[in-house]
Amino acid sequence: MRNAEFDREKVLRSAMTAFMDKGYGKTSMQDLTKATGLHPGSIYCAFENKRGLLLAALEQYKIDRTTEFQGFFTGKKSVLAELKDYLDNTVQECISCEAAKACLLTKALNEMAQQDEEVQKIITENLANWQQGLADVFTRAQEQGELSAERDSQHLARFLAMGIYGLRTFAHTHPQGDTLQELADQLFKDICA
Amino acid sequence: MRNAEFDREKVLRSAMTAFMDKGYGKTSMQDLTKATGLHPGSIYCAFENKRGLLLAALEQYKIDRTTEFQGFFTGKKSVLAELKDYLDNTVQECISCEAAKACLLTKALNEMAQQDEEVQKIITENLANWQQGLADVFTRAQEQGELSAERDSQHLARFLAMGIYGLRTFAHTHPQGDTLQELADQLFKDICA
DNA sequence: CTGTTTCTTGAATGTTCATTCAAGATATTC
DNA sequence: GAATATCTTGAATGAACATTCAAGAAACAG
Repeated sequence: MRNAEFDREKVLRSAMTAFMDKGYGKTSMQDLTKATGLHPGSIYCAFENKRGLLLAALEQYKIDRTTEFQGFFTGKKSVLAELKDYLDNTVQECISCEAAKACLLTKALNEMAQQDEEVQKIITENLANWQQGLADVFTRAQEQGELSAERDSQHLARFLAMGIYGLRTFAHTHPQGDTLQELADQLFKDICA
Repeated sequence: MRNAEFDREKVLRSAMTAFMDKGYGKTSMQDLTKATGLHPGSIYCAFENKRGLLLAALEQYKIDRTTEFQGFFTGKKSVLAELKDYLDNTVQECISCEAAKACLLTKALNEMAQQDEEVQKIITENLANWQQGLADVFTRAQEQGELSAERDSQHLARFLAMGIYGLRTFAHTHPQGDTLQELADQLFKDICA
């Protein structure tokens, strides 16, 4: 027996970055071997093929982002204040991430959704998950009396998700941080007021 | 002497559709010859190369979309009613367009912005143009007394643009028309109320 | 009708790419 | 420490691709 030498999570995170930088199609195997440090044979052995590596990277991305998301909602502040922090963090991500600006999910969704049903399904599930996370946040805010119980938390979550998608696209053409922050503030205000 | 046989606008519109279907990278020259009816040599003669065809298609797209946009604002209804029609039309586009769902601009922006500065610049200019068009609509609405003069039309335009970007991305995961329409209605309400 | 110019055609070219595989390296087992 | 099983290596393979170009077709001028 002999164990694989590479750190699977590290490899997947390098692959994510590579895919976010260039998109799936334009990321060559050579790029991936350079990014991951793995030789082609190892990649094919571990992940079947390039597409398999993408699927594995999406899986890891889901885990990482879910953990990150939950880290924002610890109960140390009011629910809505935590949500505001999360939104501000998203803005900072858009500003700083020279590479991605879109998350892997939306990037891959835009690129491949119409051509790869399985990828489309995985991404849609992940995004639905995230959206449900947002809905839960609104429900909790209502339970804490921070938000009128009249509002529909699912509806609010959809609207916020749409806003964040838009924010990411907007960031591509407007790298200025203050404009993005202004939009995020407006979005938050419209939703929570 | 002898004139070129093909209809340039038709060719460019076919190219647009092809690029929107598969994205720039995955649209092969073979796809383009099939879509446009032109042989490789003709394409290279007329547009220099594949990228040149994209640039020409973007140019035509700009013309077509500007015309279409202006068609919504004729003064036959109140400015805000016309804007609502425009937004509803965008929703319908998202629902029906099996192919695109994103416009060519946002599709190409997501795919190539980080790799091709010239394309990035052209797209950014086009989108800025469109956004200014939206701002002008809000200004006109204010002149007509349909909208409080207190509001900043540029700010409103940015927010609406963000919303529409988000709507298009959202449509990828939620093909159901009613959800999209609901979101668009909410967006319109938040902006104009 | 002839010569000339311009456009069209599509096979050929060279490159890039994902993928394979056989040889070599390394850990584990007994 | 020998045998075995598994992993690593990276050159080789074949397919797909953008691009070129020389030959053919069609329009126009005289």
